[in-house]
Amino acid sequence: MKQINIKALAQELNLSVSTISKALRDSYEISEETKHRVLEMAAKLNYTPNPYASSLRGKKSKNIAIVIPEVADSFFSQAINGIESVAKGKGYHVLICLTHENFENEQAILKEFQSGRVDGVLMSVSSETASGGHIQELIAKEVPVVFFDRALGEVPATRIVTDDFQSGYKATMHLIGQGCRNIAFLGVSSKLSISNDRMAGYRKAMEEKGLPFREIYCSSSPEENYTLIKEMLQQPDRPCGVLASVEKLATLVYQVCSDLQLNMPADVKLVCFSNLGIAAMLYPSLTTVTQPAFEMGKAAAAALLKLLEKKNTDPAGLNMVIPSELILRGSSL
Amino acid sequence: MKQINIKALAQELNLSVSTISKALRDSYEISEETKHRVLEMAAKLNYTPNPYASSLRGKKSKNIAIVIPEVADSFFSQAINGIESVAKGKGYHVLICLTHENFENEQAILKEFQSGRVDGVLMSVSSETASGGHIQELIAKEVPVVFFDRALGEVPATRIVTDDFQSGYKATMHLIGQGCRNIAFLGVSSKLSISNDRMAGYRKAMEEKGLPFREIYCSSSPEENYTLIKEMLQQPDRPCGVLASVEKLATLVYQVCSDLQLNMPADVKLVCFSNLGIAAMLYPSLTTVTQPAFEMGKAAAAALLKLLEKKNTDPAGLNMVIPSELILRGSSL
DNA sequence: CATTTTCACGAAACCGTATTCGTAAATAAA
DNA sequence: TTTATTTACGAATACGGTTTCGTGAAAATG
Repeated sequence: MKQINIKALAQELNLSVSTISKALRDSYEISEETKHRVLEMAAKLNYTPNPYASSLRGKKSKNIAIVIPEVADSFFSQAINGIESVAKGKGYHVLICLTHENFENEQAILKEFQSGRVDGVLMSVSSETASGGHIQELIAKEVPVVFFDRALGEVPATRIVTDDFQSGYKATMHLIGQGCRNIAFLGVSSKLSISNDRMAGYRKAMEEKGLPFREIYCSSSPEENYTLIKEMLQQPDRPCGVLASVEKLATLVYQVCSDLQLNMPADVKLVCFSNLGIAAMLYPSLTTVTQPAFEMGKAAAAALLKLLEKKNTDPAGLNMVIPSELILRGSSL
Repeated sequence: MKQINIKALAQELNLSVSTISKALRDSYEISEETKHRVLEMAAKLNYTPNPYASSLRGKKSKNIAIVIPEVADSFFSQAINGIESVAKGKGYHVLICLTHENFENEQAILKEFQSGRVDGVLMSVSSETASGGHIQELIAKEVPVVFFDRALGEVPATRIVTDDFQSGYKATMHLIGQGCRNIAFLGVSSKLSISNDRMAGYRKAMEEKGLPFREIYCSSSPEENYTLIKEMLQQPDRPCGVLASVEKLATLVYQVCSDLQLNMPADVKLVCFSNLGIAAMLYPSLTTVTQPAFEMGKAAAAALLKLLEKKNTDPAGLNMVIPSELILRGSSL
C-alpha cells in the first residue's frame, strides 16, 4: 500500500504533523482557514486515516461485534440489518462473528476481543453455551456486552429479548384451541434461554389444560434432528401438534411429514418461532411467532452505544422486552 | 481495558520486550527453553496481543472483507460460510460489509479500505454498480480484490462465478419444453453481470426457438417490483413462464399469483436462481437453478489468500467457473 | 505602555508490537 | 591457543496517528 499519511500532508502544506491531526479532528486550536486548507488537501490527495494507528493510540476502535450462531437464519439476518442501521449512524463498524452453535468457537472469539479489537459486543449465545465465564471475563476487561434474543441468565449484562414465555403460551393455547391434546415442544438446548422460556410458556398452557408435556431437545446437527423428529412422528401416539422453537426445526417437520406422507394440518399442526418472509408461501403456509428482529437489533445496538458513551450506566436499566406476534396460517388451522 | 502487554510479560520474566516478541512469533533467535517460559507466562497472564499495534507495525491486518448487497439471501449466507471456513483455517478474520444494493455505500466502504483496514476484499457488486473506478482505485493501492458471483467486466480482477449463461439457457429451454412460448425474464439491473449473463442464455434459447423476448428490469424496492410483476401478470398476454434471476423476485411472483388468483404451474410456470433450502416446501415447490454457493465462497477465499501470499500471481489465472444445477420441481412441471 | 490573555501552531512523548542491528558468551574451526 | 562462527539476547527505531505541553505573536485588558 502506497499510503498517504499525515506526514505527507504536513509536508505538502508546510505545517506540522500535530497541526494536521488537530485540523482533521476539528480542534478549536486550529484556525478555520488552516482547517479548510487541510481538509482540501486531504481530499485532493485522497487521504484515508490509518485506523490501526488511531485505535492504538486512542484505545477506541469504533468497532462493535455481532456474535451469533449463524447468518442463514431469518431472525439473525434481519437483526443484523437493525444493528447496522444504528451503528452506521454513529460511525461504528460492525464485525460479524459466527459461532456455528459451537461453544469453543464462541470462547475463542470472545477471548480475542479481550485484546481491544472491538469496543463492545452484541451477542446471541450458541446453543451449547451453558456457562458465562468467557463473557464475564470480557466484561471484566471493560468491554460491554449486550445480549439480544438469546441471553445467558447468570451474566449481568443488558438483554434485549422478546416475550418468549407469553409467546410460547399463546402459541400452545392456539394449538389446544385447534383441538390438539398431544402437543410436542421442540427445543434446542436445555441451556438456552429462549428455548427454556418458550418451553415454560408451553408448559403453563399444557398444565392449565391438564395435558401432558412432551419435550424433545434437538441438537445442532440437521441429520440427527431429522431422525429425532421422524421417530417422534412415526410413533403410534404421535403428537398432533408441534411447537418448534426455532426456524430450522420447522423445515425439518415439513420434510418429515412429506416423507412419512403425513398431512399438515390434518395429521400434524405446526407452529414455529420464525421470521421467514416466505412463511406464507410454504405448503401449507406456516403459522409463526414472528419476532421483531429488526427492532431488536436496533434496540440492542442503541443500548450498546449508550453503554459505550457513558461508562457509568447500569446495564440492567437498559433491558427491554419487545413483544412478538402470533401469525395464524395454514399449518395450524 | 486493563490490558496485559508485552512489556508486562517482559518485566515478569526479566527479559527484554524484543525477546518476548520474538519468542511469541517463534523466532529462531530464541532458545526453546525461553520460548517455553514465555508461552507459559503468556497463557498464565491471559495475554492477548493487541491487533492494532501489530497491524500498524506489520502493515498486515490479517483481515479480509466480504462486500455484499445483503445477508438475507440464501446464496450470500451460504457463501459467507464457505469463505469463513477457509479464512479461519489461515488465521484471517472476516469483516462483512453490506451495501444494501446501493452504489454510494459500496463506494464509501471501498474508500475506507484504502486505509489498510483489510488485506484483501471479496465482493459481489451492488445492482447499482455500473462503473468500477472505486474498485480500480483500491487495487491500485495494492489491495487485491476477488469477485464472486457478481463481477464487473471492466475490472481486471479474479472472478469466481457460476455458469450463468448456460444456466439461463437450460432453464429457459426447460420452460419451453414445458410448453411455454411466452416467457418473461426478470432481471435485476442492466449493469449486473449475473443478470446479463443469465439473460443472454435466456435470449439464446428464445432465439433458437423463434420466440419473442420479454425482459423486465426490477429495482431494489420490493414494493415497486411487486407492482411491476403484478402489472405483467395482469396483462391479457401475460407470460405463462417466468425466469427470475434472483431469489427475491421469485417470492414476489408467488405473492402476485396468490393475489391475482393465478395458479402455478397451470397458469404461470416459474424457475428461479436460488439456494433456498425450503424451495421444496413452497407451494408449489420451486424449480431452482441452485448455485454452488458454499464452494464458490471457498474458492473465492482461496484465490484471495493466494493473491495475498504471492504478490506476483496473475489474477486472471485464478478465475473459476463452477456450474450450477437445475433442480426441477412443481412450479414448472 | 505594561501586562495578561487568547490564538495558532510545533516539538515530543506515547500507544503496543515487529524488526534491524549490535554484542557478549559459548562453541567450533584452524 | 587464536580466530571464526554460532547462539541468544537487548537496545533502539519504526509504524501513523493523538495528545500534552510549551511558546511566540497578536489581541485584549488595565
